[in-house]
Amino acid sequence: MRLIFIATGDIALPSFRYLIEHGPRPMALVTQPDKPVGRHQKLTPPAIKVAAIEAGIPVFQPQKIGEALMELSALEPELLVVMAYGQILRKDILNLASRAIINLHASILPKYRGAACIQAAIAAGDKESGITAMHVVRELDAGDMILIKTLQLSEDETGGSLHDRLAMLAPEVLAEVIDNLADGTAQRIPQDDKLSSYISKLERDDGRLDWTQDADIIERCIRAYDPWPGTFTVTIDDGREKRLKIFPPVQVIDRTLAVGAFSQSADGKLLIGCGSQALQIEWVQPEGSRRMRSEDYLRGRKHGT
RNA sequence: CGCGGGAUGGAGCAGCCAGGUAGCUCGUCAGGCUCAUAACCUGAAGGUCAGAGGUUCAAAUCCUCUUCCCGCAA
Repeated sequence: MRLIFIATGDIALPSFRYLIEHGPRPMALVTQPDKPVGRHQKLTPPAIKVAAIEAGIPVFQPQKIGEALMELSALEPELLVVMAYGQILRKDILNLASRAIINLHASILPKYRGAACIQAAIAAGDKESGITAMHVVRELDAGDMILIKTLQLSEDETGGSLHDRLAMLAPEVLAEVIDNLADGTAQRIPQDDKLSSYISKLERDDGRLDWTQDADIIERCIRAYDPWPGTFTVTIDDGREKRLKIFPPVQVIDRTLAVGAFSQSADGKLLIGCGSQALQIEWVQPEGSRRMRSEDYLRGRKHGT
């Protein structure tokens, strides 16, 4: 099968590697251009690009995917596989492959269409998530579904752990879908738009915690947003606003405190009041400092306050 | 050179602006109290104040440079 892989995010890495090892070997990788990353704005390639180069697979990094249309077309692909690419595909790309263009999506569609689907499942308190393979249509993540594989979420699931587990699940889905497409047994299940929901991309500031919410909702949010975009609250030090990052795990405590108020547990840990109940926090990271235990954070803080 | 915060005994911090032999809350160790304790009391050890240079009678504190850590941004 003549296949082109279109992906940027790390979640696609195991699937890409699977194809390299077991075939059909991708003829090319289309990925986003290298971008400035980190504190020093160092230009960094996506990890999947590095994997492609190591495997000797040609890489295309168009600013907009339409710019690579001619080259991709010349490869005469039968199948395009898209996963976490990060760009909307133009309609002429949708028609590029002779057999199909499919997308692997990290949710049980039609729930959680869009970018932050992994975080959404945890934040909502869902018991399961999964990988959906579907045909790509113009409307985002709305195409007919081919196959879904699911997995159960654990009590301490984080965005990072679920991301990794779904990444490992994806090759199974991909392999089966490719087989089914090849022998004509692929299903085509329309999505019920009435059940669909759309989750937009997360920004760093989306990680600012709203303490008026109930403790269990905030707890899920802290897990869902770890490690990206992370969660934080704002404190006032020396009259300046400073971020205080908060990491999982956090524990819901049956205790009433003023919303957003800091307190201390019997063993010295940080407690913060929520809309209902409170959260006990183990790990924090003040702006400008490194990650530390909440007891340690409070110890030093007695000076200023 | 994108913007900004930071480096002080094992941990987290104060002291720096207005230079004058290092402090707080813990931890560690020893002893005491106690049926007992993560509790309480007493005492002790532990710091070239990131490094280098400069100013000064005197530098954690002022000036310059270097290294490392971190937040924003991407």
